[in-house]
Amino acid sequence: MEALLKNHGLKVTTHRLEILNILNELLLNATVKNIIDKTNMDVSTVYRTLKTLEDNNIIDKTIVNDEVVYTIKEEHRHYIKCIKCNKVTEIDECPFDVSNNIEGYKIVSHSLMIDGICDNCQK
Amino acid sequence: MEALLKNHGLKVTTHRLEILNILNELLLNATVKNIIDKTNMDVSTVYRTLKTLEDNNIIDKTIVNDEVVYTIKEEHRHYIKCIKCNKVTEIDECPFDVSNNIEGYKIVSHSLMIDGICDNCQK
DNA sequence: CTTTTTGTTGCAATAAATTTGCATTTAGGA
DNA sequence: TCCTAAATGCAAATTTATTGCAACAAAAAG
Repeated sequence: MEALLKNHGLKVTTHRLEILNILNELLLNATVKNIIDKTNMDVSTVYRTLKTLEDNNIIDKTIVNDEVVYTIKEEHRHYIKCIKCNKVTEIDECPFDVSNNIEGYKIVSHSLMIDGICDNCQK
Repeated sequence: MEALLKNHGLKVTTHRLEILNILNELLLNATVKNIIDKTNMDVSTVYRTLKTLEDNNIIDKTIVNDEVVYTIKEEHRHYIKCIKCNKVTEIDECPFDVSNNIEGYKIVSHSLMIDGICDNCQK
């Protein structure tokens, strides 16, 4: 975690490490609300820290279950969501053709959200 | 648009059609703020309408340029974002291996966000 | 190790975004 | 056309997010 911050030229502070650890723990449940509940630091610090981490491409802001969620950026993230029960699950395999190039870009990472219907809801 | 609503068992109202048309027009710029600016309907109606459309899987909530954006659900959506200048562009080709199946799910649609560095920022 | 510089944090106040209750109106079926 | 359930506007309440500034902490400089 410390390296993450240093690599991006950010000061290593207790609060930044704390936020990163909380994200790591909450995973797909890391809404602002849940983050604030987990810590004693001031709300404004939570917002400012998230913004800093986001601006420095250390964390990602995504929508999970119609809520804004913060996650630590990783090479791959793949989720599938059942459009009936709205449950989101992380999937292991990467169904993305990594060999594919996008004109005009050097690809760094990607994330994928798949909509489907789970076995349970197909009944 | 009208069919979209009917197919989902929703009443066809002027405001719902208006919101859908606005989304169609604003595309990746359809933040709540921009939607509100485009219309005369009450703010609460905007929120309620978006929620209804979202709950009925007619529209999607996603993050574009670190902002929450609403889009009409379509089979595919693929974006690439430059992590330097943060510009988001829609891409045409689908780099997703459609033949791939996910255990326990029937795939309906998917969206992909690719992070990369654009030619301009590579210099 | 101490000093200096620069950036971070808490606090309180503000501002902005979102939700709610209720009276009124509208869509769509009877 | 009438009736009923659902949608809407309005005003108020609530929740979320932002800001300025003084105190504080981290990293760099001496």
